[in-house]
Amino acid sequence: MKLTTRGRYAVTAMLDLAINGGKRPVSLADISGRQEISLSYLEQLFAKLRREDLVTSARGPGGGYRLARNGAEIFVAEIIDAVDESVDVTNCQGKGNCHHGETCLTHHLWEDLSGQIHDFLSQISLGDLMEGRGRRGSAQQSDGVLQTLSLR
Amino acid sequence: MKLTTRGRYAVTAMLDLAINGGKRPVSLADISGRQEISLSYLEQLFAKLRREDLVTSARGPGGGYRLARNGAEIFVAEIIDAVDESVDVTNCQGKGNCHHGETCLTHHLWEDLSGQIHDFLSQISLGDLMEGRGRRGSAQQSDGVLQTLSLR
DNA sequence: CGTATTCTTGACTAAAATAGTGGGGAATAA
DNA sequence: TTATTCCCCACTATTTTAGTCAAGAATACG
Repeated sequence: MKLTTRGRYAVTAMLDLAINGGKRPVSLADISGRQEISLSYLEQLFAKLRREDLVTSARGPGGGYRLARNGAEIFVAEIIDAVDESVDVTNCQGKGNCHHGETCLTHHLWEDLSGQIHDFLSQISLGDLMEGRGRRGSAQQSDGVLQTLSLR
Repeated sequence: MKLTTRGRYAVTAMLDLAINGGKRPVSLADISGRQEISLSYLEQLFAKLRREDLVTSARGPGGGYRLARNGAEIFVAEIIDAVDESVDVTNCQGKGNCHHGETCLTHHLWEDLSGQIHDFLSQISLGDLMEGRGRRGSAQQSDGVLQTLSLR
């Protein structure tokens, strides 16, 4: 798992799909317009989301994408995993400089942290995000302390 | 706060300093040798660490860097904040496309997550990392599930 | 004093990842 | 048949990260 803005895009797009997708599928052009994400970039993301069976597609006029499951059963961690497929192996492993002990120590730290993040994001579904809408009110007030943090 | 490999480097280097720095300061050349991080890159990192008063420096032969405080009082989050000074403002704020509601929703998610990560890393000191040394045994066995996660 | 060592600083380059473009094609509803 | 939409591939641009280089200042030590 990796956390980048790509993952943010994917979650935003999926949430858009959850909100705006009723009976009819939602076209990427619509999402692109609403979320201001480039269409071709969305296409790349949705190709991955489809491969992971998070969405289904329908071609032709009136076509587009639907969630493959109920929003309550699609978790943020899955979405991020789908688009950010990381083949990364930790530095330590690759270089084999663990024999000092130090490097592995920090690795343990990152592993713990990664686990926490994954757990956190595995508990939050698109459904949760939809319900939570408005919980914070509108944009203006959201520039508190948390805003100073930015995750990539 | 941002999580990149740069932060990993910084934490690793600081941990090296905590472990190998007794009475005498530790030179960057030493750290570079042990941790296989380029000397000039370390110089850049330590310039920032010094600005944030996490380390003190001594020039000349036998010089180098020391922790500015006891390792038990230096927390991982501080180190990462020092080197990854993020001026980032979230997409939403900058572009003002929050009026749909959706964008801000995901922001809330990222903010929560960022808070959790920050809390987690604010609780772990260099001292903790030192004590934890060996907790996991040597490198070979650390390729379990957690290894599949990689944080940037 | 002189010299090697080490930090200090700034500008520059290289490599990688991210974000975005463009074009050709296939399916399909109307 | 045609417009719409997904599908897929290769390419480019931008940004970030990582690393290099060079000149200089402080200082311990002989």
